[in-house]
Amino acid sequence: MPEPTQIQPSDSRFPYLAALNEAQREAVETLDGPVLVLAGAGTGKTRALTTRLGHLLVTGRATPGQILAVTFTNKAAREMRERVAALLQRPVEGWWLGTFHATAARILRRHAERIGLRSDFTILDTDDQQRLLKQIMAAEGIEDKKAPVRAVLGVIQAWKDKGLTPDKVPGGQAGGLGAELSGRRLLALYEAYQDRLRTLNACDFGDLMLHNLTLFQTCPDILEDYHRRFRYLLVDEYQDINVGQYLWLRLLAQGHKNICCVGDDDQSIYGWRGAEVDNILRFETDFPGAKVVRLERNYRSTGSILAAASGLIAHNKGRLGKTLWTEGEEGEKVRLRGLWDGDAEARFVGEEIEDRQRKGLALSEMAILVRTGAQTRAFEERFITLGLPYRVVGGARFYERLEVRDALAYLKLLVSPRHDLAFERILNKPKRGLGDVTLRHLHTLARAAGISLYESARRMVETDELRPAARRSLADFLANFDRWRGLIDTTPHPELAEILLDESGYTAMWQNDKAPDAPGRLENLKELINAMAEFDTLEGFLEHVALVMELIESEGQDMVSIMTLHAAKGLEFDTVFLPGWEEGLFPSQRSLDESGLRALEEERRLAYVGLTRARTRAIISFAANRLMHGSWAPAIPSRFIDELPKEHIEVESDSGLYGATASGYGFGSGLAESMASGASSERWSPGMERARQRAKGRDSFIEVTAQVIETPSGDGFAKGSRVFHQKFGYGRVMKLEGDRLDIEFDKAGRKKVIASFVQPAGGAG
DNA sequence: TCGACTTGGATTTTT
DNA sequence: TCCAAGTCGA
Repeated sequence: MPEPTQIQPSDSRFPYLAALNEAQREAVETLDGPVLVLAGAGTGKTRALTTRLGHLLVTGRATPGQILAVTFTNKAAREMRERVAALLQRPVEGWWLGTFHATAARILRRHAERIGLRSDFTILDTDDQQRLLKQIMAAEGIEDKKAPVRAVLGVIQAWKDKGLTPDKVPGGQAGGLGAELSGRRLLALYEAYQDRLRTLNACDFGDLMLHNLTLFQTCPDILEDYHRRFRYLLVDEYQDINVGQYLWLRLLAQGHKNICCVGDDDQSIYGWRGAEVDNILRFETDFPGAKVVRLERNYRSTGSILAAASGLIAHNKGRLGKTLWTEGEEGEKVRLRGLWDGDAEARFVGEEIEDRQRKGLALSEMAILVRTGAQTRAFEERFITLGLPYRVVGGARFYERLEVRDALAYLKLLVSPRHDLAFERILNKPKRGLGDVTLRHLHTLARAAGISLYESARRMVETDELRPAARRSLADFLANFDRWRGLIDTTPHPELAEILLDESGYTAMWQNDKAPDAPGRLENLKELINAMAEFDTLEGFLEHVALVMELIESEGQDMVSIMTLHAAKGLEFDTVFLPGWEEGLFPSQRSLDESGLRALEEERRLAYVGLTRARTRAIISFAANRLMHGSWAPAIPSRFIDELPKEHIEVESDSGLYGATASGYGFGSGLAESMASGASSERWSPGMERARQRAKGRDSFIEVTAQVIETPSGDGFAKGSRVFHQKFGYGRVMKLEGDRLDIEFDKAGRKKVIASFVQPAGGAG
């Protein structure tokens, strides 16, 4: 359905258009009104997007200042900036290109006073949030055991993601957290938390969007100003936006209505973080007259990989639907390999990688994509043995490391003495004899006088309320900060940071630490100081850290990448390994328990994302036994394996581990058959026997899976063993009464249940 | 206030 | 199993 184009490809003013296919050109040239670009994996989304931006500028439709482009990651923003500059062969200045959060923060700083903040508000990270909420909950007398801080914060965050300020949380939505914490109580905590943030002149990530919404809703003049300003809106990864972000965009788009959203409903994998696929599914109703452009021609993967991925994702309902195609080669079939256990899997992947490497493929062209972070370990250990260079992408991020956070707290307190959370963090780091008791005194005074902890410390040293030793130590602490503050204007900030860490004794603390990771921590501190040099001011650096939280990694050596499927979105590799395709692990049982079918579809999308990362080769594997939480559990191949179109899959037999059966791949039964035939009988386990019995005579392991969930009899449970129940959660078996179990549940209390309704927690063994 | 010990918990995490 | 956070005694 090619639309008449406005400009001929040969038009010499727009040479870049010639590089686009029909659909991409449509995405670029449909400038007026709402546009949804459905961009399948590997269909040249970024190219279309950046060309569109360039085109807006070249045609003179907009000046840079009239364009607002939002992304989710800094990386995406950076890439867009660079690629537009490359297209136009000059850097673009003065446009609004950034992440949702950075853009929201920028807007908020300009109008902070309109919603009761000062423009120098600080942005709290997760750690700060938790500590703050913990204090509030402690003050409310809520025990951490009954309602973990993390869970409460989760509820609050979910409200914020939906764009709900405390006054807007509908009664029905305030569901309680277990029996311990009623919805009303939770809401009160939310209110208290927001109050406290305001007193601290601070925002958490959710607030950046939330306050923007409030701002636009309560100050029409400001909203109108942005309507005038932004003629063209562009949104990347639209499938991942949450309700708050959606409302924010809608308010902004009311102006010129030129909003272009790019996304792929099949790659929506952040539902658990508040992203709503519905936003993309509803686009045409939300924005009447919207034009939908589908990018379906794939430039990345072979025909086989594409077919496998498409066949899999076709099992999802609730899709907008796309048919990816390629003019490229059919290529090798997607390989599927069953192995005995996780170690065998790691060995197999290691061998495959070495083999590829010998054939001349760079290590950086290979990746292992796992479902959970814990899965990386087996591969790491194997690669260390092999001497194979690897990098774990994601992991603990630089700015989240404890020593880095401590150092940052010093800097934050230097810049903003009212930053109570920073104050608390470093008051006794290194140990200065200023512990809980002192801190409690300071808190009392601060609350009574309505001042910051820093200010209350200043007053406290003038009194004799504290023990002389503590008083002296606190006075030193303050004197140090006064001195350092005097250096701000005269000392380059990296140097200042160094002085701070040395003179406070923080560096010495790690130097004297005999722990094996201490030297690494000192390295990190050095790296932090180096990173500061790239910023003009200390404040600029701290803002960067709050919002960006990343350190641009130097490329360096040729290495294999190991990362989670989530972290792999947007990347591509020649060869991709997809290990751990087992029921319970992938799809994750926990997700399924929590969100049922919705989660299953999201897990399936995750599998789709994984497969479509591969250009020429994808290798799926699963193990028959998996070590989980320290005990061996028999595993059954993922249902996703059964959903792959067989004609594009090459099944590899591993020492007779499984055999073909009437339908499906029959791994469930086949696997068990081989166990029974004694191929590996010395490694037989009771768990396997149970799996075997259930699997016997079944053609498809999907049925097998269903059986596993309802463990048939109570004889598998011992007194004291940990179990899981669909409704009551985790618990411990206290007593055996025939086929009934007396279980003390962690959350739900003591109950008698029929054994077939519970399953062993963390695997049988 | 601080170290040794126990205990329980353990997805995914763009900002 | 393995790690972090909480508990307890000095």
